[in-house]
Amino acid sequence: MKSAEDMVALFRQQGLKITPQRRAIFETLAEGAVHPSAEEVYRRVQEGLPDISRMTVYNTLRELVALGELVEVEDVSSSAMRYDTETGNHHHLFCLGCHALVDVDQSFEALELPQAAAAGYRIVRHQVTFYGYCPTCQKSNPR
Amino acid sequence: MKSAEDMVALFRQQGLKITPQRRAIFETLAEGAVHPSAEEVYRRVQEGLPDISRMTVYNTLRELVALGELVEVEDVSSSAMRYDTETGNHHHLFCLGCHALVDVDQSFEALELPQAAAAGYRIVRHQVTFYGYCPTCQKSNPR
DNA sequence: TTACTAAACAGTAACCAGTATAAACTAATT
DNA sequence: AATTAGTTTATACTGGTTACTGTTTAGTAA
Ligand SMILES: [Mn+2]
Ligand SMILES: [Mn+2]
Ligand SMILES: [Zn+2]
Ligand SMILES: [Zn+2]
Repeated sequence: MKSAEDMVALFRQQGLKITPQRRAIFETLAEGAVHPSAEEVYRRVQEGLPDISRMTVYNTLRELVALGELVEVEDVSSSAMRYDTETGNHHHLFCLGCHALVDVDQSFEALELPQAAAAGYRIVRHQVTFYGYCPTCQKSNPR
Repeated sequence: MKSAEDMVALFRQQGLKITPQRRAIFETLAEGAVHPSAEEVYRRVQEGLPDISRMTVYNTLRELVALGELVEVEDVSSSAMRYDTETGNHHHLFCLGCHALVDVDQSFEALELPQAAAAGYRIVRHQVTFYGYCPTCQKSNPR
């Protein structure tokens, strides 16, 4: 993910204003967890800016998605959207026990979909998710 | 997906009761849409059983997931869970415009994750999702 | 058959993530 | 310093889902 300063520059260049709230959100994202939910970002930003509104967090995250600086990642069975600060193509490992979501740095060649199988879709990107159990969850619930 | 009768048998074998509501849900799933939401299942079942409770639909879908007869599939940006009646390993094509979700019958070899990349996870399954625009959405919003 | 009981059902309230709205505020420009 | 468009905040609201509770029913066994 880009640095907080890069995002400040990007927002400025887009004609968007730089507020203390946005700066705090940028900083939280730049140092923060890999796949936070909006609520997690909110809580972390709140530590330094206790009066920030949840709305501001949601709005700013949405701006960042629109600008391509964040990617939405869905999380089966936890109903909250997560935001991925890693916008490059990469894949995920999801723990069915504790819902941990970690990056996989493994690129899979030959993931092109043959014309015939693409059903006329224009494909923008693809995402591989591996579902399983993390070491901790294997221990606590062995099978 | 298995037939409604198979699911009746499965429920019975699990000591679960067979009610007209459950039977109707099984039948709806067996003939029905490929990746319905709970609400869609509810509406279709309602046609034959107007007084069924939404709760019964949710509960039965949850049972079916627990028994491995349905798989939850998340739908970026539409907040409703979808249920996949196809429990075998297969992949998806998702339209970012209209949220259509269709199956891809293409198996990708070499999607094993090397031990080193798996971070100690015991992997159960994996899922490739291709994001793009369906033919209709390409026409209405060409780019 | 009827009687029994655990399971399932329906209806409602509550919950949660996220969105809409509108008034108050402020960053950036002049 | 004044202006103003963009931003923030508080609040209300929505849609999907779950919790709760009293009522009904499937399955079983007298
Ligand atoms: Mn990631
Ligand atoms: Mn499918
Ligand atoms: Zn885990
Ligand atoms: Zn489409």
